[in-house]
Amino acid sequence: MAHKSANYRYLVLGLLAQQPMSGYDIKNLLSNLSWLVSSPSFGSLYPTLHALQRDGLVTMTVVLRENKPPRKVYRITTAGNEALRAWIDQPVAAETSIRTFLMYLITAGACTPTALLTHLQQRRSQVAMRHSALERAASAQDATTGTGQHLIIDYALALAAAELAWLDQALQRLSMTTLPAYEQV
Amino acid sequence: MAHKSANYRYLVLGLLAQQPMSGYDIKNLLSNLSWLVSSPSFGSLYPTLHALQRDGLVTMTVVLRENKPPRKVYRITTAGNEALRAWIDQPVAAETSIRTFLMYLITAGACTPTALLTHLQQRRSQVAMRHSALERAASAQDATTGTGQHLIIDYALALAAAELAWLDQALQRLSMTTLPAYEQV
DNA sequence: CGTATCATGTAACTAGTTACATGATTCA
DNA sequence: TGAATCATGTAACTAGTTACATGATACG
Repeated sequence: MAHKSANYRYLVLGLLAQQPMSGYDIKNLLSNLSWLVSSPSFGSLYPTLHALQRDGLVTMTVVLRENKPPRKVYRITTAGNEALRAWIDQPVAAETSIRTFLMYLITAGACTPTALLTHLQQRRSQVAMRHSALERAASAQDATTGTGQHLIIDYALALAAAELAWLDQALQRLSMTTLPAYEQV
Repeated sequence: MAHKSANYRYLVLGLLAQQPMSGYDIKNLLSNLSWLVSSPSFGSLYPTLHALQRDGLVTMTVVLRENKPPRKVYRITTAGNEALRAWIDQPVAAETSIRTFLMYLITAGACTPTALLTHLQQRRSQVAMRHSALERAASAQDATTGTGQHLIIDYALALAAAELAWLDQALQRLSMTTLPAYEQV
């Protein structure tokens, strides 16, 4: 089943796959991205970390520091990496939101370049479809179309176009580093 | 307090402010935008409509049709419009997500052109700040920066740039229709 | 005759927020 | 002394999903 559920569990696990962090660190990091992915409150972040630890996907060590409160640093385990990989390897759903795609990008460091390439290619074809669907919707507009409807289509079209351009650029760079054989011909 | 909560209540109310619809209609409409705003399941959509009706913000009429199951068409009440207006008129929070902004655009048809103009201007200044913050983050990257981190910053930067361009264009068009006085000088 | 679309709904569960509580340190 | 940042946590609540149930009509 293609993943739709975008819970914080895997987002947190993906961040810990890149480097060990405390709950407070994670919160700060995600706050900077709050306009793209809504960031969790402490009230859900700490319990999430406890659950990951309980399930053996992360371990915790208390780090004592002078003149500052102690921090609980979490790091991913082998089982955690496996669980993350299994989640990542699921196929991309057609309705994948920006939010879910961003979660994927965050965890991208934890997967192989080939897997990343495949994922971005799948994403590209989906965004392209949405883009053309929006273009059709835009040209189908008439006098009865409300201001809201018009603005949304226009806005969505602009974002889709920008993402397409970004994906093309990213794919080009990635294919160069992943498959350098082509350059040597 | 600037709004952060992006619950479906006001999204649904905003859609009904534009035209009367059934729950099924709303679901279809939002499914087309599922990659931007995650669309509600029926399990939350129908209870939301019941709650809105209970609170007197919408009314419901059963429409019988031949050869098709009856539909329950909801339409916004005066109290509903007032509640929506009150929600819309809240100041734009600094961390407003794409999701919340989109909800605003959807309900934009229900507010005055001046209010829309002000809102878009506020949004523009915020996106501009995020954009420059991201540019700083991008130039601060070094060899230790993970692939995930790099991709996210790059992606976010592309989206922010696209939104800025869109906002400038939208603001220009809007100021022409809202304040035609300038053209007559 | 089975499957797809239209159309509504409820119940059990999960995930998340809000609001609170703690306690140290630093800065004005 | 009072506020701000660092750092963790819990309890009560709200919002949401998943999975089910219903029943008609249309299509092949």
